[in-house]
Amino acid sequence: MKPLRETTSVNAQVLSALRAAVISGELAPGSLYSVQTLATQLGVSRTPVREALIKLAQQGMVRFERNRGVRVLLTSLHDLEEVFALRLLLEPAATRRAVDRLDAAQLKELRRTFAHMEKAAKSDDEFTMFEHDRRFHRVLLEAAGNARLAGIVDGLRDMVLRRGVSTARESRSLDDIVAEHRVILDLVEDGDAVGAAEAMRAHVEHTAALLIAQEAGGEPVDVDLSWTTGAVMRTN
Amino acid sequence: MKPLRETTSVNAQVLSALRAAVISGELAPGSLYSVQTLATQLGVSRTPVREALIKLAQQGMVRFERNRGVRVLLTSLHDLEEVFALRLLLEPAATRRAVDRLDAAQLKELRRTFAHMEKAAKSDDEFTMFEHDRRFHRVLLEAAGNARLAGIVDGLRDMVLRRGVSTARESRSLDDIVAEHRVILDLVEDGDAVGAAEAMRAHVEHTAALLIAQEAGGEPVDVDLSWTTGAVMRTN
DNA sequence: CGGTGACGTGTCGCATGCCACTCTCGCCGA
DNA sequence: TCGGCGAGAGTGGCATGCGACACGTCACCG
Repeated sequence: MKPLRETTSVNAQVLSALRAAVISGELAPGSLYSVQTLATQLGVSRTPVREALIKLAQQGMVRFERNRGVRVLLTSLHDLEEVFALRLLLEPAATRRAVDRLDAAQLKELRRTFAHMEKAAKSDDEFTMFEHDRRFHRVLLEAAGNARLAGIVDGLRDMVLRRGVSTARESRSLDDIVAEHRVILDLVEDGDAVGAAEAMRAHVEHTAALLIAQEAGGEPVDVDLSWTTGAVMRTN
Repeated sequence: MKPLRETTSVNAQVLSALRAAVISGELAPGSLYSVQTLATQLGVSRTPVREALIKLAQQGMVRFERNRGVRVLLTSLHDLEEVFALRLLLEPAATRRAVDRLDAAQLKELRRTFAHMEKAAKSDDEFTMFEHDRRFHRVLLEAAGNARLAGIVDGLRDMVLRRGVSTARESRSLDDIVAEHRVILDLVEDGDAVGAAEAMRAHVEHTAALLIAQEAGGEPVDVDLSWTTGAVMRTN
Protein backbone atom coordinates (compact mmCIF):
# COMPACT_ATOMS: atom_id res chain seq x y z
CA MET A 1 0.00 0.00 0.00
CA LYS A 2 0.96 3.60 -0.46
CA PRO A 3 2.02 5.77 2.47
CA LEU A 4 -1.28 6.51 4.14
CA ARG A 5 0.63 9.17 5.97
CA GLU A 6 -0.45 12.70 5.28
CA THR A 7 2.31 14.12 3.13
CA THR A 8 2.71 17.85 3.14
CA SER A 9 0.57 19.58 0.58
CA VAL A 10 1.78 19.90 -2.97
CA ASN A 11 1.69 23.63 -2.59
CA ALA A 12 4.10 23.57 0.34
CA GLN A 13 6.48 21.26 -1.49
CA VAL A 14 6.44 23.42 -4.57
CA LEU A 15 6.99 26.51 -2.45
CA SER A 16 10.09 25.16 -0.78
CA ALA A 17 11.37 23.77 -4.05
CA LEU A 18 11.01 27.10 -5.80
CA ARG A 19 12.46 28.99 -2.88
CA ALA A 20 15.45 26.68 -2.85
CA ALA A 21 15.85 27.04 -6.59
CA VAL A 22 15.88 30.82 -6.36
CA ILE A 23 18.29 30.81 -3.46
CA SER A 24 20.66 28.37 -5.09
CA GLY A 25 20.64 30.41 -8.25
CA GLU A 26 19.19 27.54 -10.24
CA LEU A 27 16.60 30.08 -11.27
CA ALA A 28 18.79 32.92 -12.45
CA PRO A 29 18.07 36.41 -11.10
CA GLY A 30 16.72 38.69 -13.77
CA SER A 31 15.49 35.86 -15.96
CA LEU A 32 11.94 35.10 -16.97
CA TYR A 33 10.32 31.76 -16.41
CA SER A 34 6.88 30.51 -17.30
CA VAL A 35 4.56 28.88 -14.84
CA GLN A 36 3.89 26.08 -17.32
CA THR A 37 7.57 25.26 -17.64
CA LEU A 38 8.16 25.26 -13.91
CA ALA A 39 5.06 23.15 -13.36
CA THR A 40 6.22 20.58 -15.90
CA GLN A 41 9.68 20.42 -14.37
CA LEU A 42 8.19 19.87 -10.94
CA GLY A 43 5.70 17.36 -12.24
CA VAL A 44 2.61 19.19 -11.04
CA SER A 45 0.01 21.41 -12.60
CA ARG A 46 0.20 25.16 -12.97
CA THR A 47 -2.06 25.97 -10.06
CA PRO A 48 0.14 25.09 -7.08
CA VAL A 49 3.13 26.59 -8.84
CA ARG A 50 1.31 29.81 -9.43
CA GLU A 51 0.11 29.94 -5.85
CA ALA A 52 3.60 29.35 -4.52
CA LEU A 53 4.95 32.05 -6.80
CA ILE A 54 2.32 34.45 -5.50
CA LYS A 55 3.70 33.91 -2.03
CA LEU A 56 7.25 34.44 -3.24
CA ALA A 57 6.12 37.55 -5.05
CA GLN A 58 4.65 38.94 -1.83
CA GLN A 59 7.99 38.29 -0.19
CA GLY A 60 9.71 40.18 -2.98
CA MET A 61 11.69 37.33 -4.48
CA VAL A 62 9.92 37.27 -7.85
CA ARG A 63 7.58 39.48 -9.83
CA PHE A 64 4.78 38.56 -12.20
CA GLU A 65 4.86 40.24 -15.59
CA ARG A 66 1.58 39.86 -17.36
CA ASN A 67 1.69 37.68 -20.44
CA ARG A 68 5.45 37.49 -20.18
CA GLY A 69 6.31 35.27 -17.27
CA VAL A 70 7.61 35.51 -13.77
CA ARG A 71 10.91 37.28 -13.24
CA VAL A 72 13.36 36.35 -10.53
CA LEU A 73 14.35 39.61 -8.93
CA LEU A 74 17.95 40.48 -8.32
CA THR A 75 18.95 42.00 -5.03
CA SER A 76 20.48 45.39 -5.52
CA LEU A 77 22.75 47.22 -3.15
CA HIS A 78 19.75 49.14 -1.95
CA ASP A 79 17.91 45.91 -1.23
CA LEU A 80 20.77 44.75 0.95
CA GLU A 81 20.68 48.08 2.72
CA GLU A 82 16.95 47.75 3.37
CA VAL A 83 17.20 44.19 4.61
CA PHE A 84 20.03 44.86 7.00
CA ALA A 85 18.52 48.07 8.27
CA LEU A 86 15.48 46.05 9.25
CA ARG A 87 17.52 43.28 10.77
CA LEU A 88 19.51 45.80 12.78
CA LEU A 89 16.32 47.36 14.05
CA LEU A 90 14.77 44.05 15.00
CA GLU A 91 17.32 41.42 15.92
CA PRO A 92 19.27 43.15 18.68
CA ALA A 93 16.08 44.23 20.41
CA ALA A 94 14.59 40.78 20.02
CA THR A 95 17.75 39.25 21.42
CA ARG A 96 17.60 41.49 24.44
CA ARG A 97 14.04 40.46 24.99
CA ALA A 98 14.82 36.80 24.40
CA VAL A 99 17.46 36.61 27.09
CA ASP A 100 14.90 37.40 29.75
CA ARG A 101 12.31 35.01 28.40
CA LEU A 102 14.33 32.04 27.25
CA ASP A 103 13.13 28.82 28.84
CA ALA A 104 15.20 25.74 29.43
CA ALA A 105 14.11 23.99 26.25
CA GLN A 106 14.91 26.98 24.10
CA LEU A 107 18.30 27.43 25.68
CA LYS A 108 19.05 23.77 25.11
CA GLU A 109 17.98 24.10 21.51
CA LEU A 110 20.21 27.13 21.13
CA ARG A 111 23.19 25.20 22.48
CA ARG A 112 22.40 22.25 20.27
CA THR A 113 22.16 24.42 17.19
CA PHE A 114 25.41 26.13 18.02
CA ALA A 115 27.11 22.76 18.42
CA HIS A 116 25.88 21.83 14.97
CA MET A 117 27.35 25.03 13.62
CA GLU A 118 30.71 24.21 15.15
CA LYS A 119 30.62 20.74 13.70
CA ALA A 120 29.65 22.01 10.27
CA ALA A 121 32.42 24.58 10.36
CA LYS A 122 34.92 21.88 11.27
CA SER A 123 33.91 19.71 8.35
CA ASP A 124 33.74 22.74 6.12
CA ASP A 125 30.10 22.04 5.30
CA GLU A 126 28.92 25.42 4.18
CA PHE A 127 25.33 24.46 3.50
CA THR A 128 24.74 22.82 6.87
CA MET A 129 26.52 25.71 8.48
CA PHE A 130 24.15 28.32 7.13
CA GLU A 131 21.19 26.10 7.82
CA HIS A 132 22.01 26.10 11.51
CA ASP A 133 23.05 29.71 11.44
CA ARG A 134 19.55 30.50 10.36
CA ARG A 135 18.12 28.22 13.01
CA PHE A 136 20.23 29.89 15.69
CA HIS A 137 18.76 33.24 14.86
CA ARG A 138 15.27 31.85 14.58
CA VAL A 139 15.40 30.23 18.02
CA LEU A 140 16.41 33.53 19.55
CA LEU A 141 13.75 35.44 17.68
CA GLU A 142 11.04 33.01 18.66
CA ALA A 143 12.16 33.17 22.26
CA ALA A 144 11.41 36.86 22.15
CA GLY A 145 7.78 35.80 21.96
CA ASN A 146 6.94 37.65 18.76
CA ALA A 147 6.07 35.29 15.94
CA ARG A 148 5.56 38.08 13.43
CA LEU A 149 8.98 39.47 14.16
CA ALA A 150 10.54 36.06 13.74
CA GLY A 151 8.71 35.52 10.48
CA ILE A 152 9.73 38.87 9.08
CA VAL A 153 13.40 38.38 9.81
CA ASP A 154 13.31 34.84 8.51
CA GLY A 155 11.84 36.12 5.29
CA LEU A 156 14.47 38.81 5.01
CA ARG A 157 17.22 36.22 5.21
CA ASP A 158 16.07 34.65 1.98
CA MET A 159 16.84 37.89 0.19
CA VAL A 160 20.53 37.67 0.89
CA LEU A 161 21.06 33.96 1.22
CA ARG A 162 21.84 33.52 -2.43
CA ARG A 163 24.58 36.07 -2.34
CA GLY A 164 25.79 35.07 1.06
CA VAL A 165 26.16 31.35 0.88
CA SER A 166 28.74 30.95 -1.76
CA THR A 167 30.78 34.08 -1.38
CA ALA A 168 30.82 35.22 2.20
CA ARG A 169 33.80 33.03 2.91
CA GLU A 170 36.01 35.21 0.79
CA SER A 171 36.24 37.63 3.64
CA ARG A 172 35.10 35.68 6.66
CA SER A 173 35.77 32.08 7.42
CA LEU A 174 33.22 29.70 8.84
CA ASP A 175 35.21 29.71 12.05
CA ASP A 176 34.86 33.47 12.28
CA ILE A 177 31.13 33.17 11.95
CA VAL A 178 31.02 30.51 14.63
CA ALA A 179 33.08 32.76 16.89
CA GLU A 180 30.62 35.61 16.51
CA HIS A 181 27.77 33.32 17.46
CA ARG A 182 29.72 31.93 20.38
CA VAL A 183 29.98 35.40 21.84
CA ILE A 184 26.23 35.79 21.54
CA LEU A 185 25.55 32.38 23.06
CA ASP A 186 27.87 33.00 25.99
CA LEU A 187 26.23 36.31 26.81
CA VAL A 188 22.81 34.75 26.51
CA GLU A 189 23.82 32.03 28.93
CA ASP A 190 25.15 34.63 31.33
CA GLY A 191 21.81 36.36 31.23
CA ASP A 192 23.47 39.53 29.97
CA ALA A 193 20.60 40.85 27.87
CA VAL A 194 22.18 44.13 26.87
CA GLY A 195 25.47 42.47 26.11
CA ALA A 196 23.87 39.80 23.99
CA ALA A 197 21.89 42.42 22.11
CA GLU A 198 25.05 44.37 21.45
CA ALA A 199 26.83 41.24 20.27
CA MET A 200 23.95 40.50 17.95
CA ARG A 201 24.06 44.03 16.62
CA ALA A 202 27.78 43.73 15.98
CA HIS A 203 27.29 40.39 14.27
CA VAL A 204 24.56 41.59 11.96
CA GLU A 205 26.39 44.82 11.26
CA HIS A 206 29.52 42.91 10.42
CA THR A 207 27.65 40.63 8.08
CA ALA A 208 26.03 43.63 6.44
CA ALA A 209 29.34 45.37 5.93
CA LEU A 210 30.90 42.32 4.31
CA LEU A 211 27.99 41.63 1.99
CA ILE A 212 27.60 45.25 1.00
CA ALA A 213 31.30 45.69 0.37
CA GLN A 214 31.28 42.53 -1.68
CA GLU A 215 28.25 43.61 -3.67
CA ALA A 216 29.77 47.00 -4.33
CA GLY A 217 32.84 45.24 -5.66
CA GLY A 218 35.42 47.73 -4.54
CA GLU A 219 33.55 50.80 -5.60
CA PRO A 220 32.98 53.40 -2.94
CA VAL A 221 29.80 52.58 -1.12
CA ASP A 222 27.24 55.09 -0.02
CA VAL A 223 25.47 53.03 2.59
CA ASP A 224 24.69 54.28 6.03
CA LEU A 225 23.09 51.94 8.53
CA SER A 226 24.07 53.87 11.62
CA TRP A 227 20.57 55.31 11.98
CA THR A 228 19.37 51.88 13.05
CA THR A 229 21.40 52.09 16.21
CA GLY A 230 21.30 54.22 19.24
CA ALA A 231 18.84 55.68 21.62
CA VAL A 232 15.44 56.55 20.38
CA MET A 233 14.82 58.44 23.52
CA ARG A 234 16.30 61.83 24.01
CA THR A 235 19.63 61.61 25.71
CA ASN A 236 19.25 63.57 28.87
CA MET B 1 -0.09 60.21 -24.56
CA LYS B 2 -1.11 58.41 -21.47
CA PRO B 3 -2.41 54.90 -21.65
CA LEU B 4 -6.14 55.26 -22.02
CA ARG B 5 -7.16 53.35 -19.00
CA GLU B 6 -5.35 50.65 -17.16
CA THR B 7 -8.08 48.64 -15.51
CA THR B 8 -6.75 47.25 -12.31
CA SER B 9 -6.73 43.50 -12.37
CA VAL B 10 -9.64 41.58 -10.98
CA ASN B 11 -7.30 40.11 -8.43
CA ALA B 12 -6.37 43.52 -7.05
CA GLN B 13 -9.98 44.60 -6.86
CA VAL B 14 -10.96 41.42 -5.08
CA LEU B 15 -8.03 41.82 -2.71
CA SER B 16 -8.98 45.31 -1.64
CA ALA B 17 -12.63 44.35 -1.41
CA LEU B 18 -11.88 41.41 0.84
CA ARG B 19 -9.45 43.40 2.93
CA ALA B 20 -12.04 46.12 3.40
CA ALA B 21 -14.67 43.54 4.27
CA VAL B 22 -12.45 42.01 6.94
CA ILE B 23 -11.50 45.38 8.37
CA SER B 24 -15.06 46.63 8.45
CA GLY B 25 -16.16 43.47 10.17
CA GLU B 26 -18.48 42.58 7.32
CA LEU B 27 -16.62 39.29 7.37
CA ALA B 28 -16.88 38.38 11.03
CA PRO B 29 -13.70 37.36 12.86
CA GLY B 30 -13.74 33.71 13.80
CA SER B 31 -16.27 32.79 11.15
CA LEU B 32 -15.82 30.46 8.21
CA TYR B 33 -16.49 31.48 4.64
CA SER B 34 -16.24 29.53 1.42
CA VAL B 35 -14.34 30.71 -1.59
CA GLN B 36 -17.31 29.85 -3.77
CA THR B 37 -19.66 32.03 -1.75
CA LEU B 38 -17.30 34.98 -1.70
CA ALA B 39 -16.67 34.61 -5.41
CA THR B 40 -20.39 34.62 -6.16
CA GLN B 41 -20.97 37.66 -3.99
CA LEU B 42 -18.17 39.51 -5.76
CA GLY B 43 -19.34 38.35 -9.16
CA VAL B 44 -16.10 36.67 -10.15
CA SER B 45 -14.81 33.13 -10.27
CA ARG B 46 -13.11 31.29 -7.47
CA THR B 47 -9.57 31.72 -8.75
CA PRO B 48 -8.95 35.43 -8.11
CA VAL B 49 -10.74 35.16 -4.78
CA ARG B 50 -8.56 32.29 -3.73
CA GLU B 51 -5.43 34.11 -4.82
CA ALA B 52 -6.40 37.22 -2.90
CA LEU B 53 -7.15 35.12 0.15
CA ILE B 54 -3.73 33.51 -0.11
CA LYS B 55 -2.20 36.96 0.14
CA LEU B 56 -4.37 37.82 3.13
CA ALA B 57 -3.44 34.50 4.69
CA GLN B 58 0.25 35.34 4.33
CA GLN B 59 -0.46 38.61 6.07
CA GLY B 60 -2.17 36.73 8.88
CA MET B 61 -5.67 38.07 8.41
CA VAL B 62 -7.27 34.76 7.42
CA ARG B 63 -6.41 31.09 7.54
CA PHE B 64 -7.34 28.29 5.14
CA GLU B 65 -8.84 25.21 6.72
CA ARG B 66 -8.87 22.31 4.36
CA ASN B 67 -12.31 21.16 3.28
CA ARG B 68 -13.87 23.55 5.76
CA GLY B 69 -13.42 27.05 4.46
CA VAL B 70 -11.39 30.12 5.15
CA ARG B 71 -11.52 31.52 8.64
CA VAL B 72 -11.21 35.20 9.45
CA LEU B 73 -8.75 35.37 12.29
CA LEU B 74 -9.45 37.38 15.37
CA THR B 75 -6.74 39.54 16.84
CA SER B 76 -5.92 38.52 20.36
CA LEU B 77 -4.28 40.59 23.02
CA HIS B 78 -1.02 38.91 22.16
CA ASP B 79 -1.46 39.88 18.52
CA LEU B 80 -1.85 43.51 19.52
CA GLU B 81 1.27 43.19 21.62
CA GLU B 82 3.23 41.76 18.70
CA VAL B 83 2.04 44.38 16.26
CA PHE B 84 2.81 47.31 18.50
CA ALA B 85 6.15 45.92 19.57
CA LEU B 86 7.11 45.86 15.91
CA ARG B 87 5.74 49.31 15.26
CA LEU B 88 7.64 50.67 18.25
CA LEU B 89 10.82 49.10 16.98
CA LEU B 90 10.39 50.43 13.47
CA GLU B 91 8.45 53.66 13.32
CA PRO B 92 10.47 55.89 15.66
CA ALA B 93 13.71 54.87 14.01
CA ALA B 94 12.23 55.34 10.56
CA THR B 95 10.94 58.75 11.58
CA ARG B 96 14.36 59.78 12.77
CA ARG B 97 15.80 58.70 9.47
CA ALA B 98 13.03 60.35 7.51
CA VAL B 99 13.61 63.79 8.97
CA ASP B 100 17.09 63.89 7.48
CA ARG B 101 16.00 62.60 4.11
CA LEU B 102 12.65 64.23 3.54
CA ASP B 103 12.54 66.17 0.28
CA ALA B 104 10.32 69.13 -0.48
CA ALA B 105 7.63 67.09 -2.17
CA GLN B 106 7.39 64.66 0.69
CA LEU B 107 7.21 67.42 3.25
CA LYS B 108 4.49 69.08 1.26
CA GLU B 109 2.61 65.82 1.08
CA LEU B 110 2.97 65.39 4.82
CA ARG B 111 1.54 68.86 5.43
CA ARG B 112 -1.28 68.21 3.01
CA THR B 113 -2.15 64.92 4.66
CA PHE B 114 -2.11 66.51 8.08
CA ALA B 115 -4.43 69.24 6.86
CA HIS B 116 -6.81 66.56 5.67
CA MET B 117 -6.68 64.98 9.09
CA GLU B 118 -7.56 68.26 10.73
CA LYS B 119 -10.45 68.77 8.37
CA ALA B 120 -11.73 65.25 8.90
CA ALA B 121 -11.52 65.67 12.66
CA LYS B 122 -13.49 68.90 12.43
CA SER B 123 -16.28 67.27 10.47
CA ASP B 124 -16.10 64.23 12.69
CA ASP B 125 -15.44 61.98 9.72
CA GLU B 126 -13.83 59.01 11.36
CA PHE B 127 -13.22 57.01 8.22
CA THR B 128 -11.47 59.79 6.34
CA MET B 129 -9.55 60.60 9.47
CA PHE B 130 -8.03 57.17 9.75
CA GLU B 131 -7.40 57.03 6.06
CA HIS B 132 -5.19 60.07 6.27
CA ASP B 133 -3.72 58.95 9.56
CA ARG B 134 -2.47 55.91 7.74
CA ARG B 135 -1.21 58.03 4.90
CA PHE B 136 0.64 60.33 7.30
CA HIS B 137 2.57 57.42 8.71
CA ARG B 138 3.18 55.95 5.29
CA VAL B 139 4.65 59.15 3.91
CA LEU B 140 7.09 59.30 6.79
CA LEU B 141 8.01 55.65 6.44
CA GLU B 142 8.60 55.97 2.73
CA ALA B 143 10.72 59.04 3.29
CA ALA B 144 13.02 56.86 5.36
CA GLY B 145 13.94 55.22 2.08
CA ASN B 146 13.06 51.69 3.10
CA ALA B 147 10.17 50.31 1.10
CA ARG B 148 10.17 47.00 2.94
CA LEU B 149 9.89 48.73 6.26
CA ALA B 150 7.03 50.85 4.98
CA GLY B 151 5.26 47.79 3.63
CA ILE B 152 5.64 45.84 6.85
CA VAL B 153 4.23 48.60 9.01
CA ASP B 154 1.42 49.22 6.57
CA GLY B 155 0.49 45.57 6.75
CA LEU B 156 0.58 45.60 10.52
CA ARG B 157 -1.92 48.43 10.63
CA ASP B 158 -4.54 46.22 9.00
CA MET B 159 -4.38 43.93 11.99
CA VAL B 160 -5.67 46.53 14.37
CA LEU B 161 -7.70 48.74 12.09
CA ARG B 162 -10.85 46.79 12.66
CA ARG B 163 -10.65 47.21 16.40
CA GLY B 164 -9.34 50.72 16.21
CA VAL B 165 -11.64 52.51 13.86
CA SER B 166 -14.91 52.24 15.65
CA THR B 167 -13.85 52.20 19.25
CA ALA B 168 -10.71 54.22 19.75
CA ARG B 169 -12.76 57.35 20.27
CA GLU B 170 -14.06 56.06 23.53
CA SER B 171 -10.84 57.09 25.16
CA ARG B 172 -9.25 59.45 22.69
CA SER B 173 -10.98 62.02 20.56
CA LEU B 174 -10.14 62.70 16.96
CA ASP B 175 -8.77 66.05 18.08
CA ASP B 176 -6.40 64.32 20.45
CA ILE B 177 -5.10 62.18 17.64
CA VAL B 178 -4.61 65.20 15.45
CA ALA B 179 -2.73 66.89 18.25
CA GLU B 180 -0.32 63.98 18.54
CA HIS B 181 0.38 64.14 14.85
CA ARG B 182 0.79 67.88 14.98
CA VAL B 183 3.62 67.47 17.46
CA ILE B 184 5.32 65.05 15.11
CA LEU B 185 4.83 67.28 12.10
CA ASP B 186 6.17 70.33 13.88
CA LEU B 187 9.31 68.52 14.98
CA VAL B 188 9.80 67.15 11.49
CA GLU B 189 9.55 70.64 10.06
CA ASP B 190 12.07 71.86 12.61
CA GLY B 191 14.45 69.18 11.47
CA ASP B 192 14.56 67.76 14.97
CA ALA B 193 15.09 64.12 14.09
CA VAL B 194 15.47 62.79 17.60
CA GLY B 195 12.52 64.80 18.84
CA ALA B 196 10.29 63.65 16.02
CA ALA B 197 11.29 60.06 16.66
CA GLU B 198 10.48 60.44 20.32
CA ALA B 199 7.13 62.01 19.49
CA MET B 200 6.38 59.14 17.15
CA ARG B 201 7.33 56.66 19.84
CA ALA B 202 5.04 58.37 22.31
CA HIS B 203 2.22 58.43 19.78
CA VAL B 204 2.48 54.75 18.90
CA GLU B 205 2.93 53.81 22.54
CA HIS B 206 -0.14 55.80 23.48
CA THR B 207 -2.18 54.15 20.77
CA ALA B 208 -0.96 50.75 21.90
CA ALA B 209 -1.87 51.42 25.51
CA LEU B 210 -5.38 52.52 24.61
CA LEU B 211 -6.09 49.61 22.30
CA ILE B 212 -4.62 47.06 24.66
CA ALA B 213 -6.52 48.44 27.64
CA GLN B 214 -9.68 48.41 25.57
CA GLU B 215 -9.10 44.87 24.38
CA ALA B 216 -8.41 43.71 27.91
CA GLY B 217 -11.70 45.24 28.94
CA GLY B 218 -10.70 46.32 32.41
CA GLU B 219 -8.94 43.15 33.37
CA PRO B 220 -5.38 43.53 34.55
CA VAL B 221 -3.11 43.43 31.56
CA ASP B 222 0.22 41.68 31.41
CA VAL B 223 1.73 43.49 28.48
CA ASP B 224 5.21 44.91 28.50
CA LEU B 225 6.42 46.85 25.50
CA SER B 226 9.21 48.67 27.24
CA TRP B 227 11.82 46.37 25.74
CA THR B 228 11.24 48.00 22.38
CA THR B 229 12.66 51.25 23.62
CA GLY B 230 16.04 52.35 24.73
CA ALA B 231 19.62 52.05 23.82
CA VAL B 232 20.78 48.88 22.24
CA MET B 233 24.33 49.89 22.81
CA ARG B 234 25.85 49.55 26.19
CA THR B 235 25.53 52.72 28.15
CA ASN B 236 29.02 53.84 28.87
C1' DC C 1 17.71 48.72 -48.23
C1' DG C 2 14.89 50.25 -44.28
C1' DG C 3 10.54 50.51 -42.15
C1' DT C 4 6.07 48.51 -41.10
C1' DG C 5 2.33 45.73 -40.21
C1' DA C 6 0.19 41.20 -39.94
C1' DC C 7 0.70 36.67 -38.09
C1' DG C 8 2.17 32.89 -34.93
C1' DT C 9 3.82 31.55 -30.60
C1' DG C 10 3.97 31.78 -25.81
C1' DT C 11 2.30 33.72 -21.57
C1' DC C 12 -0.61 35.13 -17.76
C1' DG C 13 -5.23 35.83 -15.75
C1' DC C 14 -9.55 34.05 -15.05
C1' DA C 15 -13.11 30.32 -15.35
C1' DT C 16 -14.27 25.73 -14.65
C1' DG C 17 -13.95 20.59 -13.90
C1' DC C 18 -12.80 16.99 -10.76
C1' DC C 19 -11.56 14.60 -6.50
C1' DA C 20 -10.85 13.44 -1.72
C1' DC C 21 -12.18 14.80 2.47
C1' DT C 22 -15.18 16.77 6.32
C1' DC C 23 -19.27 17.80 8.49
C1' DT C 24 -24.24 17.54 9.01
C1' DC C 25 -28.43 15.42 9.69
C1' DG C 26 -31.90 12.17 9.30
C1' DC C 27 -32.80 7.23 9.58
C1' DC C 28 -32.73 2.89 11.71
C1' DG C 29 -32.07 -0.34 15.23
C1' DA C 30 -31.69 -1.31 20.19
C1' DT D 1 -35.98 7.63 23.43
C1' DC D 2 -31.45 7.61 22.18
C1' DG D 3 -27.21 6.50 20.00
C1' DG D 4 -24.55 5.26 16.12
C1' DC D 5 -23.98 5.46 11.27
C1' DG D 6 -24.21 6.38 6.49
C1' DA D 7 -25.49 9.09 2.62
C1' DG D 8 -25.41 13.61 0.80
C1' DA D 9 -24.03 18.29 0.52
C1' DG D 10 -20.26 21.44 0.71
C1' DT D 11 -15.39 22.57 0.78
C1' DG D 12 -10.47 23.36 -0.45
C1' DG D 13 -6.74 21.69 -3.41
C1' DC D 14 -5.24 20.54 -7.78
C1' DA D 15 -5.83 20.07 -12.88
C1' DT D 16 -7.28 21.98 -17.02
C1' DG D 17 -9.83 24.93 -20.52
C1' DC D 18 -9.95 29.36 -22.69
C1' DG D 19 -9.35 34.18 -24.11
C1' DA D 20 -6.62 38.43 -24.44
C1' DC D 21 -2.34 40.34 -24.81
C1' DA D 22 2.95 40.92 -25.58
C1' DC D 23 6.64 40.04 -28.46
C1' DG D 24 9.48 38.04 -32.16
C1' DT D 25 9.47 36.98 -37.02
C1' DC D 26 9.09 37.87 -41.64
C1' DA D 27 7.01 39.05 -45.86
C1' DC D 28 5.81 43.15 -48.19
C1' DC D 29 6.00 47.86 -49.54
C1' DG D 30 7.99 52.45 -50.18
